Amino acid sequence: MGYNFVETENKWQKFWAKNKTFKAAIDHSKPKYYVLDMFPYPSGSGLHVGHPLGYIASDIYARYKRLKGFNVLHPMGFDAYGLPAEQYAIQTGTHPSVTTQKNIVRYRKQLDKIGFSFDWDREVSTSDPFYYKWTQWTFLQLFRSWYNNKTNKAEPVTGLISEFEKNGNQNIDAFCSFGDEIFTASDWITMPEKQQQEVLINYRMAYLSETMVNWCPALGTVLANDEVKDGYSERGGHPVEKKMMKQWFLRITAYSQRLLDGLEKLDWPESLKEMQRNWIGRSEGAAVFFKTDATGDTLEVFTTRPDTLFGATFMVLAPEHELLEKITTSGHQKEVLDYVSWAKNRSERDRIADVKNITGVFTGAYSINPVNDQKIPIWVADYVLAGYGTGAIMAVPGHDSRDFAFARHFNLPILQVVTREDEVPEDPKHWDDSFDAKDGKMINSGFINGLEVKDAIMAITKKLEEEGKGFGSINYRLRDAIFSRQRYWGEPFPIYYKNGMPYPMSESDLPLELPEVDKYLPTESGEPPLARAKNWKTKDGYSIETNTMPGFAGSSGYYLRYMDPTNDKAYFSKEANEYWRNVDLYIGGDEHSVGHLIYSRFWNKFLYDIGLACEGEPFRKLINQGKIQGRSSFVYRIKGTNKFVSYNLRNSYETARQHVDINLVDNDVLDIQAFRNWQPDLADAEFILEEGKYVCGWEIEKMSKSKHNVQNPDELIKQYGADTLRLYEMFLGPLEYHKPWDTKGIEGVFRFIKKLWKLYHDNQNRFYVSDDDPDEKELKVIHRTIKRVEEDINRFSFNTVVSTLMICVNDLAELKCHKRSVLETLAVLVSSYAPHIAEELWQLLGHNESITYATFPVYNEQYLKEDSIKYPVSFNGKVRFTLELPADMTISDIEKIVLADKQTQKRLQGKEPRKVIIVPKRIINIVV
RNA sequence: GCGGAUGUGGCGGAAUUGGUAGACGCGCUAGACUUAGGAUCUAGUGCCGCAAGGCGUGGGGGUUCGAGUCCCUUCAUCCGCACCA
Repeated sequence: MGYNFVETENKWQKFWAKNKTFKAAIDHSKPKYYVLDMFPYPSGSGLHVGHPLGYIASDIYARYKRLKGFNVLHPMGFDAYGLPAEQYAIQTGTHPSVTTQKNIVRYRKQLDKIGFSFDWDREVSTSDPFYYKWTQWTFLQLFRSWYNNKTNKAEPVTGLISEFEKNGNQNIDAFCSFGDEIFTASDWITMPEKQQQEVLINYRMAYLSETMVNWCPALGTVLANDEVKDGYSERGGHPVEKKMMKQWFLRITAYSQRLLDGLEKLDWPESLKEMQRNWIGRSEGAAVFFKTDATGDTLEVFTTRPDTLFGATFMVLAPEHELLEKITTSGHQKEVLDYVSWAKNRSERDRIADVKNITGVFTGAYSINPVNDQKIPIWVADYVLAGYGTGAIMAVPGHDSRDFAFARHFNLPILQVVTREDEVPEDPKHWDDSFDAKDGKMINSGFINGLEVKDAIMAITKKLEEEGKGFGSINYRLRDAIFSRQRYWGEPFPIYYKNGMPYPMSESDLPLELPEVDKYLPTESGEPPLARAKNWKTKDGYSIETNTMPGFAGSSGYYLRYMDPTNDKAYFSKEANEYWRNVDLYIGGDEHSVGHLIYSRFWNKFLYDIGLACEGEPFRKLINQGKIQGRSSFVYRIKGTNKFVSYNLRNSYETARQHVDINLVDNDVLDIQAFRNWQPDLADAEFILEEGKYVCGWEIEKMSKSKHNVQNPDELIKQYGADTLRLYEMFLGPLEYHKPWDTKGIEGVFRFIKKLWKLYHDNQNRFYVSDDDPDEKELKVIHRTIKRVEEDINRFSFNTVVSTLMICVNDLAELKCHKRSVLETLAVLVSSYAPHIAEELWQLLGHNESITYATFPVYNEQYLKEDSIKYPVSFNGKVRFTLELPADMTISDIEKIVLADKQTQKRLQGKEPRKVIIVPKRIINIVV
């Protein structure tokens, strides 16, 4: 019989591995192209058809670029640290590295079967000490760096120290978690070492700080917000409490503006860039100082609307605000304390669900509005967030809807200070809502009366600055990244403690390998698992940090390591970095839109600052591949029986819908015998059929084991081959779309592969090509195909390439074309999509080299010329008939012929056309 | 609530700058060859209609000789953020 895909695919996969066909090496004679996939976490359940979608697309593009003469870097590796392996270790005692290694081997096998052109010599694995040495190394550089606002980059702390020794910190403008304490050189020099370290840690790019975390005592660990449901852990359902804890942070906020600006030049989906912009959350406004009436403290607020300062009728502090306790008057102490403890104990969920519920308490204190010396009351309310801005606001109820609601609820004064064009100001008492829009003129606002909002903002900011009562300010929502986890399975920190202060270990001590522990659980006293390790101390006996790094540590710089993965002297060589530079095409899921993609950009910018990375952005073009959804099948059990009713009859009964394994269903018809064998309790199941069949219902859902709708690639490859799988995954639709998996459609692509094979063979399946020159029709078919394939690949429209290739094969089959030159071209066009069959055909055509490094054909416009055009003739825009005319006919000749045509005459019925529009080579439209 | 995306046959989707809507494939219908087929081949297949013809890209409106494509408006679904000062 025809094409033997099993044998052929095996043969070429072996060939590629043996000959290292896809090995990439620096070659200055060729332009480079770096194609990267987001590397996978090797989970225990292996790959399903959704996982390789992006890898197939990137592989096609990588292979295409090789054909176009590029030196392509296309590596793959494993994001090998992760919770599931640790969880499994806790349950079974199996070391996570054992589990992870096993899963990696399985993944590798599955990936190899799909025929990817990865350079496996560059494989990295984040949990491999040879790799994580550089993750730890980068952390050390972060620890030893500070952010200089004057040069707008990260610099070595050593430079900072010598400046302290000379001039103290008065000339330093740093991005730091330090107040405005000024010290002199002699202050610095006389400081005890411990105190110096306490000062320095506030400047470091990697620093320790207290923060409120979700602490789960039962699990002995800190949980992310999404791991907490209703105040209980999602896993295990243990109670979770808020707790202050020391954590490592990375000073990503120093890069807020650069991370924002960098987006402009990136070829990323607009929606993704927008998500990052929102995440960074830049807002322009002003910081304004309010002095408290009684205690004289300064309360700093951030506002985007300094123009409305005259309309500020009260202030609100977050329950966590540090001055709250101090300013609260004795008469209000109890009330405020009660409110604060209530607010602090509210779970995340309560706060979100309770949006409509307005709460707050008066502190008894007053502050002075800096522009008009008005005394305004200070309240505490949890609608003001501690983590945003300064945790305090000036409330302008006339022009902010939340302040408005609050003022209404507590009967606080509302003052209008902005008025719309043509509006007669009326007492805000009668308003239904505040007027938040940023257009209009100022009223009731002293020296800025009559100004437009925009001008008023500038004027008042200037005045505040002159009088030292505030300054123009930009605020970001982005927060520093918490970088420590109380887990076992992660990179250890190369940090030890002396006198309670953290010190960096030396580079020569790296990698600091994960120690063995007796159990993968926290200690009885709630310390992280690493505290169980014996002798977790430096040579000098100092204890080593017991936290480990989070998942994003290892994935933040892996694309750089791929450039030079075997280097044991450096993260990567300058030569490799300057050749490969950054990723030209990055493909992965949109679940990493704000996490991985923002941390990576930060990591890269830091390495750029310290002179390591030569590009400011890691990923030039990015595509989010869509998810492949499952298509679940359902049967309908009549309640309380073991009887199942077919889909269209189900409404006559009380039924319960249940998932059925998609392997038992063909074209929505249930295989009743297989169903009975599926589970023991179904052995005696009865059925109510329609037209002799049991028809199943279906729905598009997430692909998951529990829904019995998982499609495994291995089975499909066994049945149809990898080439067919690759083509079909692309044929499913645009790469970016979410689309349901439908196994039925794969048959069409399988037929295409068989038809392709037949073009190169006679009826007896003997290889057959002729050396005759192709005729005009054959040339037209193949050149049209070259053109379309190239255009579509260049706009990453992988699905339309498949249909173009199908059309080409159909056309050539109809022409009974066996001409060598045409078929050689076709093999190259097909090779990036279906590499195995293409290699085989290429070899049959007499080539000894792999088709990988063939040359992508160039189409010749001359063969595409049409002698005549079939013009659609429309009347008032509706097409009525077509008319075949010579391609080079002039407009006036076309008009004459069209108007003389019998069918036109019939349509016009003797009337004169109002207008005749002729678009050469496109359309004729007659307006009647 | 804010931000983003998507709506085209029974299904996945095509239509690159406004120019024959539904390419390609699945499914379906009929037929051929077969002992048989879930193999292969041929023809058909947007909807309504016997036909002539009419209607069709979520709905409504507009610009245009001509709109899936441009503008306004509205609805639905999905995703992200969610008291952000």
